[in-house]
Amino acid sequence: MPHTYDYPRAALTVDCVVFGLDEDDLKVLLIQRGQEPFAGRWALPGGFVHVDETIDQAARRELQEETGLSKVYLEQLYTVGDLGRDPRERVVTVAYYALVRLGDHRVQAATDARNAAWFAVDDPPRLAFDHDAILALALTRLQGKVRYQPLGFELLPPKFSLTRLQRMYEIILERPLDKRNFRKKVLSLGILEELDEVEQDVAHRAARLYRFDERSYRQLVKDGFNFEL
Amino acid sequence: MPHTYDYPRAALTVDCVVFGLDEDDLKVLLIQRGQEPFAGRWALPGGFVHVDETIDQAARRELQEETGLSKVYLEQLYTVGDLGRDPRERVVTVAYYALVRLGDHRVQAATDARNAAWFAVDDPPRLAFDHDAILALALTRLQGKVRYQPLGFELLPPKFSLTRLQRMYEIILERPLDKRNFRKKVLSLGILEELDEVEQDVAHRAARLYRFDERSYRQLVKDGFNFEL
DNA sequence: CCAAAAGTGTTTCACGTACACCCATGC
DNA sequence: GCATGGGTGTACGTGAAACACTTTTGG
Repeated sequence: MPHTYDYPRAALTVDCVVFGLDEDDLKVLLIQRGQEPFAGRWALPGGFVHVDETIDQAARRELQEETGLSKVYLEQLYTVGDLGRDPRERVVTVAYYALVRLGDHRVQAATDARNAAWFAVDDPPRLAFDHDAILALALTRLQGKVRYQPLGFELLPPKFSLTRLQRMYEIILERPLDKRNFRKKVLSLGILEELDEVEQDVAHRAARLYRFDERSYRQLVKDGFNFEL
Repeated sequence: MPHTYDYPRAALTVDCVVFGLDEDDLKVLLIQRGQEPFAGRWALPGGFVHVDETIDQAARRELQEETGLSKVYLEQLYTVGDLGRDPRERVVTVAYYALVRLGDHRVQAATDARNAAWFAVDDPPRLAFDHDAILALALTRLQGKVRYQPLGFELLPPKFSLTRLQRMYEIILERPLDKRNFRKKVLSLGILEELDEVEQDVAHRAARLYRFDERSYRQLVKDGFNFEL
């Protein structure tokens, strides 16, 4: 059933940069396109915004449909609408980025049998459309934001060791951090709850596990603080 | 001439939060709506994105058409697309914020004879649509960004005294700053060029004038720095 | 000469940074 | 007993914060 307007309208889409954390890499989730344009190329998961859903809802729906992911941390990134970014017609896309715990979710093949796979962010394949630029933008944003908001916990399992937490920051920020200073700083913030548990099945001394304490964090935000690493 | 699509499409608009700086207030530029919905209400300048222009271009064009402003600092803020934010139909808007030197530009009545006027940001009138929320978001963003990027210079005339610069930060951040510490900090950054000029026509000792040195600033950015106040 | 704002240094304290060794555990 | 990572404290330097008086100019 056709829909008619007085002036031509751009198509509106969402695209999601989904970050996941590996033992030693930051990864991004890509899907392989089945159709033209860019058939066979890898691309960010995404799709059209329906007229009866918000943009956030569209992003979550597409993520669910194309990758099986739900209940992830999701944040709007930027809206790009350069002419010619889609060879077919004028398409404006609202880009999002998402953070997921790699272990939690088994990535499913997409609904229409397209491939989905994780790639290291520093060595991605050539992407469709202007998705390289969007990925780069998302990475910059993550690196910036992780320094003053505790986003990173979304990438870790609920219980984690301080070493794992430190590794996460080192991977995202792409620079080594001092172990003692890191612990001093992160513990002094008082947003970690020390658990009576340690790592299991490790071939060395087991590390104590911690949990992110959202309640203390909210308190901290109210009072004003500095999360810099 | 009508345009037809298989699925209904949202209308795409831009809205601009234009900030200007007064002697003692941060102001925002609003236009009074001539038509329904919200006829007579004040609103952010903005309008439809044409299918053959980028979103940035649309924002600049609307600013020019509705307020006569051109060549201003302009940055994308956020994209909002809640259902029902426009009572007529589904409208997604890409919000921008702009910084202008109040003295430079005489605000013109808009093309279609609507009113345009400056309002203090802390005491704006009731706005049309969800423009209050967009204004609040823009203000938060400005307050955040001004602390690590020298955005503020866009609000001042090319030549300014240190006191004026300090007043600007105090107005935006809504807190007093220490005069000596402020001068020490801002001069130590080395991004101000000291001029051989002083204020004119003041009823007291004339202050020395400075100019923002973009070249040094770019250098500083490369090396990594901290602009915090 | 008075009013008004310009301009200027020092001390204190908190925090970031650099740095090395012993401990617990599994194999 | 050895390999592997876990866990801990101190000294130093930089930068933020607090703080008050003299100078210049116009009226």
